[in-house]
Amino acid sequence: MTDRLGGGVRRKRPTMRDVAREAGVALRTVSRVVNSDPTVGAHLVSRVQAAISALDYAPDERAQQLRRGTSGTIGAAVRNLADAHPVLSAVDMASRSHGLAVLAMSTEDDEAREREAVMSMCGRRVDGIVIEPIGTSHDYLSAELAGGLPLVAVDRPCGGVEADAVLSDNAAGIGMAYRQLSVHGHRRIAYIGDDERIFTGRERAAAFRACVAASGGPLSGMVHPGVVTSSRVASALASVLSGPSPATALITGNVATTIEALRYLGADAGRLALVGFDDFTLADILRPALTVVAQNSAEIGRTAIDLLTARAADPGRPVQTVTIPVELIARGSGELPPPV
Amino acid sequence: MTDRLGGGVRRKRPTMRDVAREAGVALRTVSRVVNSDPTVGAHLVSRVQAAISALDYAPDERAQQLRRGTSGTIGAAVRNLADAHPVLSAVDMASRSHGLAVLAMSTEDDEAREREAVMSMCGRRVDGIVIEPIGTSHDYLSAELAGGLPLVAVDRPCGGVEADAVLSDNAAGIGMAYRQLSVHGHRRIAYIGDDERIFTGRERAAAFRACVAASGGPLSGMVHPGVVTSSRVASALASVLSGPSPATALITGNVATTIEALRYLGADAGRLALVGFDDFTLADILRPALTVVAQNSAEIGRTAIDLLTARAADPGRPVQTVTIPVELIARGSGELPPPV
DNA sequence: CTGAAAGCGCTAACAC
DNA sequence: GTGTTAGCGCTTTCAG
Repeated sequence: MTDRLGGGVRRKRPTMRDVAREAGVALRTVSRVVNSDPTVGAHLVSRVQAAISALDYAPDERAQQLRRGTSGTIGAAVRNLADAHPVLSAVDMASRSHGLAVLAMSTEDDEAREREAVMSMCGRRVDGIVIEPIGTSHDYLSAELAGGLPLVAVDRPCGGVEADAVLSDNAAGIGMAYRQLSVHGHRRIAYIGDDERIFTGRERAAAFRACVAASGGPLSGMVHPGVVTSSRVASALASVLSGPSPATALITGNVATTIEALRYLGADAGRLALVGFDDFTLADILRPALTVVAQNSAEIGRTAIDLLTARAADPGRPVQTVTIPVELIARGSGELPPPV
Repeated sequence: MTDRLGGGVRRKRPTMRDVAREAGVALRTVSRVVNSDPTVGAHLVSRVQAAISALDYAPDERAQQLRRGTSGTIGAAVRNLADAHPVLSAVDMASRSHGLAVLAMSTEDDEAREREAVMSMCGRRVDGIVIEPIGTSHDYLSAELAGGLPLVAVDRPCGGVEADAVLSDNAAGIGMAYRQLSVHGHRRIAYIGDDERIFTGRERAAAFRACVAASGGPLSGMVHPGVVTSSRVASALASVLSGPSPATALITGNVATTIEALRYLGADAGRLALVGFDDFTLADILRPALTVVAQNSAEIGRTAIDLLTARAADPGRPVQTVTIPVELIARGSGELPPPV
């Protein structure tokens, strides 16, 4: 049901022509004043400005863009607009400092929606796109990329096309989490995280396996990548905590998993050492407060805009993947000792 | 530093003309095909479509909009893009079902930024604006409103201009919270919330005072509206909990206050009955789990879009304020008994 | 320093 | 059914 707005009568907006007529000058002069061209006589400037405010004139950016050939806008296709989204916020800020507006659209974690959103951005001729990729194949963008559209992926790389990317140092993060737990005496450490079909799920699970291998700890039954649902996390956790030699510590691979794990553990949360990948607002008021590997979202967003502007300035530059360091924030849950 | 993108050479995009030439038809025919006008011969349709995909043509929406006179976009000016924003999400969804795109911009809780964002939306000739007002005066919009711009405020009303609004039932929510605590035996109930200069802060504090008055409870020293900072909430809480007859229960007026209160209480959180205004993602995994008055953000967003479309269809309709019911979600913290 | 004319990419009246 | 012609609101050569 596409019922574009505008059924009712809406007083016509004043156009530049109207202003010109009102001020008794040529169209071109109004344009100059609007764009603060210094080569206009002070006298005319004030007359035009008077006309502008008398008519409440505001230039139509679409027409400006059309004529100028640039939109002054970058698109941000993110997983959703509802959850905390520090990267989007950082992108927004960084863009503003470049004089660019941000057109944010959500992909709802859906491949088709992502494509739709991105295509709509292209239709609006955005000057660049920041994408948090969902789909595994992004070759629907290859034409745009070949045409020089600056595109940068955040959090995960795009699939099937060459594009700049800004990623967190997943391996280092898992390493920090593992080391923290080891240092506090844990030998039997488990991991529950995203499906390995997802880039970050794959990277983090692999890093975890590498840590276990390097430390000579037990691996069997300790790694549980998979879809993040309440029931899947619950059963993984149940399996990890049962048997003759249960895990004494857990690493969760993303916020959703962390939360599901906490939900499952309930009042027993204080009896299992826990380090979560990715920080979230209330992690510090949980009891025990949650130790996390925090991604530097602000830096990710800033870097994304840097890459975007760099590519816009030089479309031929080599494609680049930037890895942003993560940080361990010890708050208590990761420093719990193993039971004696 | 306004350095609009586009420094580098970017291959010119194909235009409708190019498609027409490629397909050997007139411009108008391509336009018809693009807009799926049924009056085009099947033969030509396929020829045009072949040309379109051969050239990777995508219509320029700005030009379409300019010509059509409508943008197919609504603006959403919200406090920020970082925090959870279910209203924005709902606006997004509801808009999509009307075939409208959403241009989301953050106001960063700043009056000047709000104005900037809204003006930029007007410059883009959005078909309507959903705003979470920050400033107290919105008469910079009066010209747009007079011109028929559909505008709807969410969460709080606009100041100084007549505009539709969608608000939560603050008074009822405070009433629910108060009643829940009363029912569980509390007589000395305190309130800490937003500054009364803020609309919701004012409404909720007033409702609280009315509840106390109606129930004949003690009022003096129990109401603490003010700016929500860590220190202000801490000192309010300290004052409320000290003295000969301290409060045994607390109502917090917004999420930020709730969280600061929990931070201050720390391990003692289980000893003070607490009901927070507004739900948040992790309220259920706290211990005790948090009893809240939940606003129906999804309904707020949907209603906002309904009002927007209604006004677009009939600019002369009377201005309307819709109040959305809230709901008490009992999770434990609000059902704690007073100490004996 | 200012103004007339062309045209950005597209759609909407009209002819054919 | 299809092509021609205007023009949306603006910027921008290029003359005055």
